[in-house]
Amino acid sequence: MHTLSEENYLKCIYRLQDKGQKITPTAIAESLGNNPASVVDMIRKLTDKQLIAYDKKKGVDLTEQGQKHATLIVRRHRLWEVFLLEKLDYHWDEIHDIAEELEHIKDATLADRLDKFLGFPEYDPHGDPIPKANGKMPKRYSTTLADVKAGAHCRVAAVKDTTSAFLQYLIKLNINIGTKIQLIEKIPFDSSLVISIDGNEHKTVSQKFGESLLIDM
Amino acid sequence: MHTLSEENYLKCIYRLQDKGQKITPTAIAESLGNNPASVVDMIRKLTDKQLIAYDKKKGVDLTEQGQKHATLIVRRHRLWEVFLLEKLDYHWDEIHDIAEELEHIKDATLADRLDKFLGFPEYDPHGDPIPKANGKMPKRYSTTLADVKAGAHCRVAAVKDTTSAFLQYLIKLNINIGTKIQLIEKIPFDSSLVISIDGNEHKTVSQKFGESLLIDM
DNA sequence: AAATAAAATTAGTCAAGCCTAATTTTATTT
DNA sequence: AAATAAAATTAGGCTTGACTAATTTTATTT
Repeated sequence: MHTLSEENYLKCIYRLQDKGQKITPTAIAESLGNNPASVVDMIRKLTDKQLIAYDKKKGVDLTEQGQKHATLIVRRHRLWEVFLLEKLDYHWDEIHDIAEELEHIKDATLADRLDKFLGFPEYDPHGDPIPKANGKMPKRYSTTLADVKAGAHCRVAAVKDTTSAFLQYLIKLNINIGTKIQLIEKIPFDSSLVISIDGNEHKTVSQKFGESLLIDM
Repeated sequence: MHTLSEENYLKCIYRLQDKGQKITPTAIAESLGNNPASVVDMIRKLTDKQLIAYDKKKGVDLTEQGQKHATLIVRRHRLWEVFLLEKLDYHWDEIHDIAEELEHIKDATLADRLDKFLGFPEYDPHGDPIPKANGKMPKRYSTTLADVKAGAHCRVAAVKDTTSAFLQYLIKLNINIGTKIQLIEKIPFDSSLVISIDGNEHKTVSQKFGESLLIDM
């Protein structure tokens, strides 16, 4: 079986895939808060275990086996998040770190039993799709609030950023998965967004904020 | 916070307390399957952290702090066992090892939330009492099936042996916590027990079996 | 009490997974 | 293309928690 650290690297690489950029040792190091030298060590280890392939030109890539493993870690993470929120009444911003630990519990049937117990949820509390037992993934949202045109009405589908700082800001703004937002205007100067949350008074948020909210139209 | 290894030592020492014997490095080593030399290292570490006190004459003893910490690990272990059995439909004999991992998840409120979610259970699926949040412990059963007189009716309250072999035997016999058993007769030759499970046909079990079942009358 | 056996301890080693510092390779500017 | 900057890599070290082997202490026999 794989160690905690190996699993964290796999998950990290899996996440970095979404960005569509070349996955470099430096990128992994930054994402994990580790030193690039340590990353190089682990790249060697994971390559030996045939979980990743590393090519200086192409960067790091998950092998089929690595991809499968990473997907299952993400599956476990997201299922536990649903559990923590729905069953144990945690708040949105508290569940990530705990799920980060729970996802590493090793048991062949645990994830599937949890899945069943939770009623086979499609999305986790952040709106991210939960991979199925076979590794298939429901479609993920890709449009962010920063992408839509002024005047557009949309619905919060997921969050791209799951840091506590962002989630607490959302709570403060009373924004949840499903909340309706209208983009009133984009400020040309710095791309700030003027929005109306659930039809309420206008508020201004940053471009960074807009890029962190995935939406449905 | 304490490491996985430290917690396992604490839990081990906690368990050894029940035997009423002096807790020696060798005893800990045997119980954990470690080398005595490693145990000596950890004893030093836990002593430095004031979780245990070690006296060559008296052996290892948990400090108040260590006792509290160990109790909370046991609490988490037993609560997770209830969860796995009741909510995820695991069998009696499958839950121990998974709970062994889950018990180390670090979050200040997790155990209490789980406790609430499970309806504040008093006993775990093996019949062991679940320590309360404050560290208090419900009374444990002490009478075994081997202790009662022929003719007596009793109820299975807990199991003293949690090995898979024993639990699977119980499953085969259709015995659970709460199952009613009547002791029909004791065979003087080898102290075998003739019993009736839930009023069904007589079956014979060994003395060892009888001593492993804790009962209520 | 001396001899022997067992337990405890010390000393030194090892792998995992991280680190820093130095070096080499690759990419970007000028 | 040369100079510079950035990224990748190597070399060597550290800590945790294990180990083995050797030694010392304690307990048990004779």
